[in-house]
Amino acid sequence: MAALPDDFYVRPNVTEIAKELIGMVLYSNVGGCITAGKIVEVEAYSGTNDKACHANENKRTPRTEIMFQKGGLAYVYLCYGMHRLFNVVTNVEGMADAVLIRALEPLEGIEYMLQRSNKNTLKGITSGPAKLSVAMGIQLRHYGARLNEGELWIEYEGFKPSGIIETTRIGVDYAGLDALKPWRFYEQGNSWVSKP
DNA sequence: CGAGCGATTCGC
DNA sequence: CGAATCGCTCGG
Repeated sequence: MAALPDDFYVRPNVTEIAKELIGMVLYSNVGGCITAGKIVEVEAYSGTNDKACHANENKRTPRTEIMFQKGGLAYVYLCYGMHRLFNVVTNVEGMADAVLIRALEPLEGIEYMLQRSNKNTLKGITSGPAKLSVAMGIQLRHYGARLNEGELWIEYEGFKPSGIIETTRIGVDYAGLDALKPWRFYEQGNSWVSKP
């Protein structure tokens, strides 16, 4: 198996990419520990026509700058002063789109996930964007990291989602009408989804 | 240069 | 339901 090529990320339709990411496998190799999980829940964000996006109206700031780069990079940022959220940058250079990874189904490196999360059981350990970052060892230093060479990457391993549910995104009420966009996607019936 | 505010989580 | 907690963003 190999990491997804840039071509996968460098496409204009962010919701299409988001849906295709369901069932793919996110890998991390941090501190010599390999962990992996199947992506079961994502949300799409767009720099154009989406007030929920940090780069809405193509707003360039030091933080959003990475989203304007060519797809295939990691966008990791600090939320509520304590949580790291992991996104995948998509689209061509100049178009600030990204997909937030919201939940995984643990596959590999379970013992490292438990250790990093300081837990005894897997229950809910990767069900939520901040929690999966802890379990996978994703740090702020991964901001801008390439997703096909380095500590983070995504592979296709043949998993076929039973079905994909489309619904509204979580925690973006401030975005007004854009909060109504059905840009949250998750695998139907998967118990690792954060909020079914 | 300082006030306000989260793409969340956990515990009360 | 409210606190935790701090970098980013914007206004002055």
